[in-house]
Amino acid sequence: MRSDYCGDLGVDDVGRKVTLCGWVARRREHGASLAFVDLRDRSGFVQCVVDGAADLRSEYVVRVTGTVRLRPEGTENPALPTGAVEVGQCTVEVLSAAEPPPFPLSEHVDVDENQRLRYRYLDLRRERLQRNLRLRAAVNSAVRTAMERQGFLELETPLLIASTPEGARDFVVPSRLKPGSFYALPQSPQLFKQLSMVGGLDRYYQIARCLRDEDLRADRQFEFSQLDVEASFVDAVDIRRFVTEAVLAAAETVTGERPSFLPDLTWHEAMERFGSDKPDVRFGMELVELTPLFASTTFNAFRAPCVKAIREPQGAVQRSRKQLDDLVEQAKRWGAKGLVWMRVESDGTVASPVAKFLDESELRGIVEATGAEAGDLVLVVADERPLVRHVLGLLRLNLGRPPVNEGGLHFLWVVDFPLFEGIDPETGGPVPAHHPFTMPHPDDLAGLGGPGEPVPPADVLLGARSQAYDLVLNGWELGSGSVRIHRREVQSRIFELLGIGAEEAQRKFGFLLDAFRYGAPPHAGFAFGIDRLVALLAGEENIREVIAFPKTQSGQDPLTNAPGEIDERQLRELGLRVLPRT
RNA sequence: GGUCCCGUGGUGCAGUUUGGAGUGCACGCCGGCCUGUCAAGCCGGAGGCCGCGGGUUCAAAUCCCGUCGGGACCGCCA
Repeated sequence: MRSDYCGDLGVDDVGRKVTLCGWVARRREHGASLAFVDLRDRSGFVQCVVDGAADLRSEYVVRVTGTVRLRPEGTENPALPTGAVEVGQCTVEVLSAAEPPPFPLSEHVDVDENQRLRYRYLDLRRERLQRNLRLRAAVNSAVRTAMERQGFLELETPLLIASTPEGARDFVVPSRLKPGSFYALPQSPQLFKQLSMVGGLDRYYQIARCLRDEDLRADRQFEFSQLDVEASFVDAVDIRRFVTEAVLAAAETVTGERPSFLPDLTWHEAMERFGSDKPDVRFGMELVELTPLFASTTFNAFRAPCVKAIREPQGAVQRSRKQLDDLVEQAKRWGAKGLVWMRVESDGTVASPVAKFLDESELRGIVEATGAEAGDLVLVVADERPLVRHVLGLLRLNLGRPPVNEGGLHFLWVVDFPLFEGIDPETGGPVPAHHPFTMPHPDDLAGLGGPGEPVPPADVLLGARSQAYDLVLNGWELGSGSVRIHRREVQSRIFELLGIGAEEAQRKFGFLLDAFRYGAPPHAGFAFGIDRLVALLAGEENIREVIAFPKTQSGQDPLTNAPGEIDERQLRELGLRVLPRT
């Protein structure tokens, strides 16, 4: 039906008779005897010259047969890859007429996203999605090749699985053959990939679809794809090397060069310097420690377990009093008791609503510690340490974060995550920071004690590190992984500390624990989000731009109108009844 | 669960602060002209429940309340 793709034609094809198929992207008619038609297919555009009248409208699907020729001198279009040539003496066959599209398909117009999703099949014709989806396919291919080169075996794992209570909210699927019972869709293939290690597959990978019923964001959809990896007889360093190789291979196919990784950051250092476990290191404005400076201050608001500040260069010049007040309100919404702003004046003095409560050495100390100069804005938060980091970390991003496509690619590993992220106020037991199969850091293992021993004090528990690690790119968490526990006494102790009794452990994870009785190799793994990686490589702020058919923030699909009701018969078959809306 | 922004011919916007006739811009669409254009050009034309509902007012796109839809974020996402 077709001899060539439009965008592939060039001066080498001059003189060839070609047959092209595609959509009428633009047409420029010059009376009844000459018309230019830009024909579009997946590869791009080429100009077709039609002598004589032709009733060709936007987005008509046509087949064009003609001869490739050089454009007359002076009429070349350098903006078009095929702009040196054109297809002349065209005969045009209309394969399919088209109504005018509901929005322009040219790149020059930003279209409301709801419209784009309602007519996604038209949006897909546009250059942006064509480019992004091609890029995505290239990334998938590069990742697969990299993993296979490193000896990994692709394995498919089930979509209909048993629900496990921890973690994100499950999507569930009712069982017809066993009414009243439900499958869950996988939040990740976690348990299966560990089972595959017990099964001796040694090195497993999969580009796996994962589903989590949690609120959507710019970087989160219900369903997403991740490169899922697990390997036996390896340590954390090995795993990070495997994954590093995969993301560098992906970046290289897109940018043509392999970006360098930044040095590893410990979780603690990331939190202290950036107020985030996924630091965006493309800009400064790091958190500055002020706690010692106010150890014996008379200013009550700064008599806190932690006082930290960030400095925005020239922030005081750019921001009005109202904007500063808005920052204070925002900080409060994020949970801070307050936010103190300070302006460094041209004479070096500090202007602030609280300046009168601070003495000379304290003010000078803030300026010195932050390195503030005239025109700079300093924002101080005093509170419990986790809250201070959190609020200043968010403020830092809000004030200083560059657009996603600026500043290059800054990959880094965050290591030494805490084993527990807090103490549950109700049970008094620790809350796991990762899943309960995460191996503690070897240096902290002894401090946790063994099965049956007393529970260590809270500071020992909260100080314990795990062998968990995150991959971060430009402030986005690409993924995380860990060394898994393969020793039964360690696993028993962790369950014990988490308040999971033997019976409960057996009920929730029995099949994995059983498997571990029969010879579990030491193993470790990782998973990173393909959607996020592709978005960042494509320079997109939003993963919907790299997904062919995404959902809106409220989880709807305006194209298919999912989710929808199902009919009574289906419900009955499944043994379900829908409760009236409250 | 919460905070904030947006909703005006098919598309993208201005108008909303300070209420006064659906007033405007660009693109698209329809018709005409046009033999080297390329986001073609020129002339003419059609096209509006200002998301929806209620309220205030002599009068509402504009003010108030509610609701629906979209987006950003906090919580949530082991």
